[in-house]
Amino acid sequence: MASIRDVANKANVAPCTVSRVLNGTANVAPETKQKIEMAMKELNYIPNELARGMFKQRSGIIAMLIPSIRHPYFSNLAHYIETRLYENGYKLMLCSTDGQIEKEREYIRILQSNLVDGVIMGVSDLEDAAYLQFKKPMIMLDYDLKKGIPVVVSDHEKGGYLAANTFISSGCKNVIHIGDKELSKVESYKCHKVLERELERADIKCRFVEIKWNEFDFFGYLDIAATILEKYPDIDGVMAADIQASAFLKAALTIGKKVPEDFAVISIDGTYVTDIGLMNMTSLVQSIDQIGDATIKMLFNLLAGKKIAKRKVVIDIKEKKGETTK
Amino acid sequence: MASIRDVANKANVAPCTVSRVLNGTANVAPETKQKIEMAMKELNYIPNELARGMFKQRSGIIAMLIPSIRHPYFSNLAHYIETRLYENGYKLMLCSTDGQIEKEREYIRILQSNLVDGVIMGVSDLEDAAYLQFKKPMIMLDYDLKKGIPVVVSDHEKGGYLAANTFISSGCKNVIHIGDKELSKVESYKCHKVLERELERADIKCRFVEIKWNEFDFFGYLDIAATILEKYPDIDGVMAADIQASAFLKAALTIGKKVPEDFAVISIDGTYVTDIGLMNMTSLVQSIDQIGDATIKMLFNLLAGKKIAKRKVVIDIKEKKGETTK
DNA sequence: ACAAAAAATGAAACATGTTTCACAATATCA
DNA sequence: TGATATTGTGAAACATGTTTCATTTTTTGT
Repeated sequence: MASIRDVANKANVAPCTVSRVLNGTANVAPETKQKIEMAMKELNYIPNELARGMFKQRSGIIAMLIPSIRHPYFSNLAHYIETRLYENGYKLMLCSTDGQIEKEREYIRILQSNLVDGVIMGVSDLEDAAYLQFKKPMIMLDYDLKKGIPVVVSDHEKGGYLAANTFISSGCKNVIHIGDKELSKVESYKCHKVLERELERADIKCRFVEIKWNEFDFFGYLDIAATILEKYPDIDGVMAADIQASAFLKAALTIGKKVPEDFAVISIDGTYVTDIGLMNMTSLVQSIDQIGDATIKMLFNLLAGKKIAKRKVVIDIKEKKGETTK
Repeated sequence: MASIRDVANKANVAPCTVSRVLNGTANVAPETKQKIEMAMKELNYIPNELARGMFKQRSGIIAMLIPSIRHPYFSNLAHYIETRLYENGYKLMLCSTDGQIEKEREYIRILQSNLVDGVIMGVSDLEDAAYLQFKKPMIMLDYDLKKGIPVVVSDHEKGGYLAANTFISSGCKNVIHIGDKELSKVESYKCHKVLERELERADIKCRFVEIKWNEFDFFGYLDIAATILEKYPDIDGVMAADIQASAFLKAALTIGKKVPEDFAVISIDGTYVTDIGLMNMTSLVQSIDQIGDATIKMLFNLLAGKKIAKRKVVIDIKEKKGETTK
């Protein structure tokens, strides 16, 4: 593999001159430049990005830590982020934790070692200190550490209001909210708090059920949904993330419930899977584009060494009315 | 950021001794070792992976080029691959081309520059020369260059037979196959060739329609499906990738076709989206695990400098019977 | 035509971790 | 006890590209 010194030798110049041609960092006489370009072509020279990065202290790689790329929400978000990174000359390293705390910790360790220039944290199972000691630009998604780390969150409180209204207008009396973390720093839990309060005010029962998944498995969700429906036969409304909501919808229809008459379903995220089925699901739509855009902008500000104006950016949530609620 | 020299100074040893402790490459006296470990801890030293990689000519990163991570087939595959890479100390760089030839070309250029140790090519829109000149370990998926580049393919011919049988037993007379490339090097096109031949033998019409997508958009697919169903009202069977198949299923039901009586649907891939809807779709299931496993094994062999036994690995396809065929 | 400014280029140092080679200090063996 | 083997360690070189600083050559201005 040809190095810059090989090119320099072939062109009879010093390596630094080749570097200058490569980067356009200084004037080079036209003939010299031509000689060097010939040499580069002949040797099929490709600069070594590792060496370049070592000097510049920059790899051009951004890591994204997420629970699993299989979840359509994260695959959509990763797609958006990758596109934007690419446009700006960055590459995406994808790290799934699969709900394994140790994997998350290990990835954070790896990422410290100058291999990436920044991190987008779409997962947050560690103790706060693990994030605070991280020395590179980092944006957190939906987890507000309140200690200086920038965060992009959806307006889950609004989501709670929207959902409450819809459950009320659907005539529900006994609603269940499937979530994965009962923790005030996890922004999405706020959705539950609002939902609960608003439903209580309307004399509607609202229960939170935490499901920890470390396996993405639709039939697994279907089983869980069926079990829950059996255990709580009075439930007439459910709110859950897209796939889980699909599982509940399917499970409810399977045991003969009428949707939305006997049973209302609101899905959280509103990715394409809520359109794919035969029944369009009512969804609290998180705008992937807006979340991604805010994330990218904050990240690039940090990378450029700028201070960011607002540590916390809140993205609007909209309700997409479907056929699973009234 | 502390370097190995800082640690060496603090511990009063030479940098190389620190390196030896770090890598266990040579004996170090216990007291020396302890001194060094203390110094590392105090300075919060983390080795610079870029520098390390430069020396070793190895970044520990594998890139995966795919059309789009939004497609469930690729997000599932990427998930599997990432898991296996992680277990073996590698990281995944994810590159979506979004059907843009230039983006694919540019990524290949970037990946040459020592930033990655190998590439998994799940996309193949360039001229063959672009792949042949690639100087790093590369595994191609479903595209057989026949010139020495290792490839993992599903047994699309078997898929063609299975589908043909199912269309025949469903009583179809006029079948359409939605694909994205009419090219003999694209293995999945073989599925069509077999399907066509087998259906012809049974006196059934079979048409191939190429749909180039560079936007992943379910409603876009739905429009296309509706248009096609309008243009060819006699169609009574369709085979397409999961999402497109879902779109056809939905479009057909929307215009009042009975499934599977009037209209049969076979989806290709059989990811979870074929289970999520209210109707389980009949699918030709590509085994993500087997494809991923074969890919990883071949890749690691190449990375280890071993010659691989079989340049082309064919993975079985199975039919998952659903409610969209008879 | 001469001073001053500008342009072109190279030598050397640097970024950081690793390895080779040499040397000294012990340990082992006959 | 002397000879040989083993162990521990450092100096220096290396991997590759970039930058600073100095030097030479050319251009500009008067």
